[in-house]
Amino acid sequence: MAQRKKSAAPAAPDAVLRALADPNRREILRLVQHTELPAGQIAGCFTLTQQAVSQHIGVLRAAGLLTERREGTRRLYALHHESLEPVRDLLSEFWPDALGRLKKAVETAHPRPPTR
Amino acid sequence: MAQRKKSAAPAAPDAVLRALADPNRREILRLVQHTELPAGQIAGCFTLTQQAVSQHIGVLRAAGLLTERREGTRRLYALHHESLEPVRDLLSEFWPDALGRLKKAVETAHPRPPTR
DNA sequence: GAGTTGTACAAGAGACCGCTTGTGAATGCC
DNA sequence: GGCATTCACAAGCGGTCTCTTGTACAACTC
Repeated sequence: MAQRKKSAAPAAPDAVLRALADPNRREILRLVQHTELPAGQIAGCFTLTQQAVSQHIGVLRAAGLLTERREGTRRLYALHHESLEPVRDLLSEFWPDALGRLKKAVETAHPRPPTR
Repeated sequence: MAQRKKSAAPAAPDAVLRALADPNRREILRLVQHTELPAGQIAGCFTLTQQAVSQHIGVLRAAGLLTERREGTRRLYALHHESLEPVRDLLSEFWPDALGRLKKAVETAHPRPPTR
C-alpha cells in the first residue's frame, strides 16, 4: 500500500477535531507550536501526571498533530501544522463567504505540493 | 450575571469542536447550511431513529451551531455560522503565518459587533 | 554492571457518548 | 372533543474517553 488515499479526499477530520476538543491538548499544542519540547517538560506544565500527559500526546500524535523526534532518552515534540488542514477545509465549507475565498488566497500565498 | 443566556450561545470552543467531531452532526450541518429544514426532514436523511437525530440536533444547538424557529408543530433548523468563529480563531492561533494575517483581513472585510 | 533519568505501556475506575425503545407534550384538523 | 402529526424528553445499554497507579524499558552516568 503505497498511498493512504487515492485522491485529495478531505481525510478524516474526526480524529483532529476530537484531539482539539480538549483544553489540555490545546495547551500542549500551544506549548510546542513554536519550539519543540521534550515530553517531560510538557508534562511539567500541567498538574496531571506524566502518564496522563503522555496519553494526551499520544492522542495528538495519532491525529497527526505532533511530530516526534528522539534525542537520547528524550522525545521531542512539535506541532505539525499541516494536519490542521482538514479542519480548515471543514471550516471553509461551512463559511459561506469570507473564509472560502481567503482559503484560495492562502493556497496562492503558500503553494503546497499537488495532492495528487 | 452576564446576559449570555440567549439561544446563540457564547460557544466555548470545546462544545463546538466536540459537536463538529461527529460525521452525522457534520452531515446535519451540511443539510441546513443553506436552507432551514424541519427536524423530521433532517431525520429522514439518516438511517438513525428520529430520536437519535433529535439528540444530535440538541448537541449542535447546545454548541450554538443551530438556530431554531418554531412553525406550527414543526421546528425549523438552520446553521448559525457565527458560532464557528471560535474554531476559526483557534485555527488562526495555530496557523503561524498565512491564516493569522488573513483573519484580520476577514474581520476588516466583514466587520461584526465587538465580542463582549 | 548498577543506579538514575526520561518516557511509554497496561490495567482499571468513573464519567461520558451515541444509540435504542418507550413515552409525553404541543399543535393542527375533523 | 377526539385523533393524527411532529418532535423532545427519559431511561438504559454498550462502548469510549480520561484519569490514576503500577510497571517496563531504553539511554545516559558512574
